Amino acid sequence: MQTETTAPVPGEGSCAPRRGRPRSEAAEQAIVASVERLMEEGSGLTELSIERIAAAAGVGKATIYRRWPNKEALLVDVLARLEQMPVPPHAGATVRDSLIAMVDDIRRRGLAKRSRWVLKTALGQLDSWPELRVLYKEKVIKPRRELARQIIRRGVEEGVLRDDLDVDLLTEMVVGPILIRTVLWEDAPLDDEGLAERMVDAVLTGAGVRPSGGESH
Amino acid sequence: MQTETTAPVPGEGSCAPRRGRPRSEAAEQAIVASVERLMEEGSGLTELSIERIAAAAGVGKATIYRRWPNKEALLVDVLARLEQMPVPPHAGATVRDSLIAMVDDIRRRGLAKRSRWVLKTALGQLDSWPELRVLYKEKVIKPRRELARQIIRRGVEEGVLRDDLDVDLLTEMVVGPILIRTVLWEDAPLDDEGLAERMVDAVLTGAGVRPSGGESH
Amino acid sequence: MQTETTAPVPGEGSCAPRRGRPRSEAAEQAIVASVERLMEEGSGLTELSIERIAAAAGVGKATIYRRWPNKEALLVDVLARLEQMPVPPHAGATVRDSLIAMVDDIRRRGLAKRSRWVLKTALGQLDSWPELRVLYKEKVIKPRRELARQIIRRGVEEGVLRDDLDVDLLTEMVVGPILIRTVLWEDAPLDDEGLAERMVDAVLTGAGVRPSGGESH
Amino acid sequence: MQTETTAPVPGEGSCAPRRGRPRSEAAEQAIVASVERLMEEGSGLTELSIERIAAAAGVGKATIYRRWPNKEALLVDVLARLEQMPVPPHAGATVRDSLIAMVDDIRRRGLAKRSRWVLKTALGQLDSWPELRVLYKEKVIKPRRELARQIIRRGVEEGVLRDDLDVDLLTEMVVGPILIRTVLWEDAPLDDEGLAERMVDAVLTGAGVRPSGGESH
DNA sequence: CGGTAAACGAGACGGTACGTCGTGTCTTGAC
DNA sequence: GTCAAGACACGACGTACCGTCTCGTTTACCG
Repeated sequence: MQTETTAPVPGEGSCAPRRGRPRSEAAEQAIVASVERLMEEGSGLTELSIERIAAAAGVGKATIYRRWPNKEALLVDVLARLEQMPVPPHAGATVRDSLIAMVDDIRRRGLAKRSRWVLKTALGQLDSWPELRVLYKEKVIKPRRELARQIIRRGVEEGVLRDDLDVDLLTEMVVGPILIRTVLWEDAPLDDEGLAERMVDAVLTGAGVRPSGGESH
Repeated sequence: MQTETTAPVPGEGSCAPRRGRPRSEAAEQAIVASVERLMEEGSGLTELSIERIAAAAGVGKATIYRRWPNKEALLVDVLARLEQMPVPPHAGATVRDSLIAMVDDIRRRGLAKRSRWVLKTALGQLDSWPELRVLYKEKVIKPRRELARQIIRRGVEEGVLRDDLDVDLLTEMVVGPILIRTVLWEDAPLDDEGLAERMVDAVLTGAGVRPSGGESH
Repeated sequence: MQTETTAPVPGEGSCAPRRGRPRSEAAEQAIVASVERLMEEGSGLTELSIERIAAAAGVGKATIYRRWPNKEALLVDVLARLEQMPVPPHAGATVRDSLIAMVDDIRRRGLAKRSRWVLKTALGQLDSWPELRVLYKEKVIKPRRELARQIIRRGVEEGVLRDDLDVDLLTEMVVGPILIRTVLWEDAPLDDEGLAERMVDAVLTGAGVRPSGGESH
Repeated sequence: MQTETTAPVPGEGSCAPRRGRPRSEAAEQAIVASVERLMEEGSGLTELSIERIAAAAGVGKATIYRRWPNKEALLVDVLARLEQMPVPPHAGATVRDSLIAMVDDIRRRGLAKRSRWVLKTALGQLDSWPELRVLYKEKVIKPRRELARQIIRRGVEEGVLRDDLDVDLLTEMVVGPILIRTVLWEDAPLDDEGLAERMVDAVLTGAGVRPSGGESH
């Protein structure tokens, strides 16, 4: 921890002139990097101890506790910044393209070990860990859902998506399959480039056979 | 822990005459009951400590470790017996009814706190906890998937479901939406009796509007 | 810590049947021995950390905290058992012999590093550390003082010691010089076998010249 | 810490023109005053932390470390200036008066909490804290002892004190009792104005009864 | 019916991590 | 160049839990 430059409080706007020695941005990055590395190495929640993180980052425990009130908050912060939404609101020209882009973004995230760790570990703690629940909802679920909502609403307006279902149900139909494959069915491959497209098409068309020809069933 | 009767090792066939005092079945039930109760009270994996479980069950720690090698094994066992498949293979006459029955079974389980705990907590530990992964796959995922596979195969044979998609994708389309609502979108209600039916119909029909003029079904 | 035998709570009479695994006497001895060894090696109060003691004794920290509520209590206990009064109440036939025995006991203790550590460190904490003060007074000062009081009272009764001074002042006159040499004047030798005798005689006779011959000064 | 005037380094002659902002004398005084106040409030060595001192003095920690290399040096410095010898070498006309003055000086110091803190805390650290030992010996013990030595030597020359005992033993006989009362026997009162006189007389006369018939003095 | 073997509750054992606090050093902007 | 403020690496504090190990007691079976 030699070169140290100014860094404000993690997720806080500059509130005051910040007297005293500023917090080391290098320390912060080292901490986050250590957490991510340990996640990638397959550590569970227990193995991800503050002492291990501090040792791996070459940082004192107090430097971590100065920024985050406890282990949970640190992990929440790390996963929040991993799960930010860098997807442009409408990545595609058509609604179908937008949906494919969204699904494919989830798929690509699922390929990264860190992100899968986040998704799965966070999920398991949502009940017993209210802060994580709030933050996860605010930072991960909400923007994602908002994006889905926008796309779907556009799709409904354009007459591409059904208007007799509420938006939540539509969202679940689009997002559910890929998330299930990410989280639950680990054998199922995620490295299939065309997966998102096939999935979206299947969801748009439906699982039932089309009444092609004229009559259904 | 007054009345104690004979009880064999949890998942083990009677191998020997079992000399000495037999294991207390009451102790075993008390342990499992305590775990379930603590789950319902919203304890996370950390709060579910062996010491807490033993104290709540009025049982010595050794009595737990005599039955299960570690905390994980105990939880896995409790999970497994919560998630057994009591669903009749084909609960409905038609394929649609069978799908609705399956989805509704998941929905009803999601209403129970214990089951949601299992689903979510287990999910979060699948990576870092290999025993749980194996057992969960074997005891929960596999039978459920097998059931879905049977129904879907029948649906494909009967011409009710598309045959141009692989079974996994079809399964995800059916199961994904309800699971997502169970695990992730806690605000979304699960106590809607008609939810499973609407979901299955929506998935069968698809999210997109039917291109051809006219009504379906 | 292989061989473990029963040991009751340190300074407590057997109050109850003591359920559960009894405390390891070996652990207790190892802890006390480690403290004494660290004292002899010249550690100060800061160097005498619980973590160091536990490591040196091959013992977990909890094993220490199970017996003593904090570091101070442990040290108090160790010093108390170092400073116990093994001196027979009247080690000598005459009052002078008893006094010499008492003073020589203090001298011999002062030769031991541990005891000097105790005396000096304890002294320095008597003000700010009420528990130590109470215990030290009760276990060290009081019996010692009581012994001195007995001897002196006998001396006064036998007409060997002055009766126009209160007992405390007389005690101080006898005990003060040797304690000062022990605690404060480290250059002054304590390994002089005849020191106690000379001291007692000097104190009995007084620092002033005797009015030998008949007239004084 | 408002008014700040020039102050040289504590125990250092002005060596250079001292460029830059001069050190605040007020800060120095505030530090020393805080230490003394904390001593009086009964803080032990542990409670006397640099952070507490700095906070109490309204001063940054660096301001302390700029003047003293560590906590020990600071305390030694404060101790030394508390224990300076303001006693005139021969406060009395006769040897007895000088001894009484010396003893009474110790008694009066013992009444002050700070001084007793010094005496007792310093005592406890002499072994494990070499700097304190050297300084304490040099600044406190040595001058005091030198004074005692002078008085006693005069007493021996004048035939008032015994000449068959070495000076150290005589010093211990005079100084021991009052120090013991100061340090060890806290119940014993120190606010007795005539205590020093009675003590000196007792020590001069001796604890034993005079064998010859008649009165002394 | 008495012996024996194992399970029982309780709880101590050596470890590891927690979150807090103090040390002595370093680094800001202000004076 | 000093000031107040406070972050830094380090390490001890006292607590909680892990999985193992005794204790003394209880409860079956077997000879």
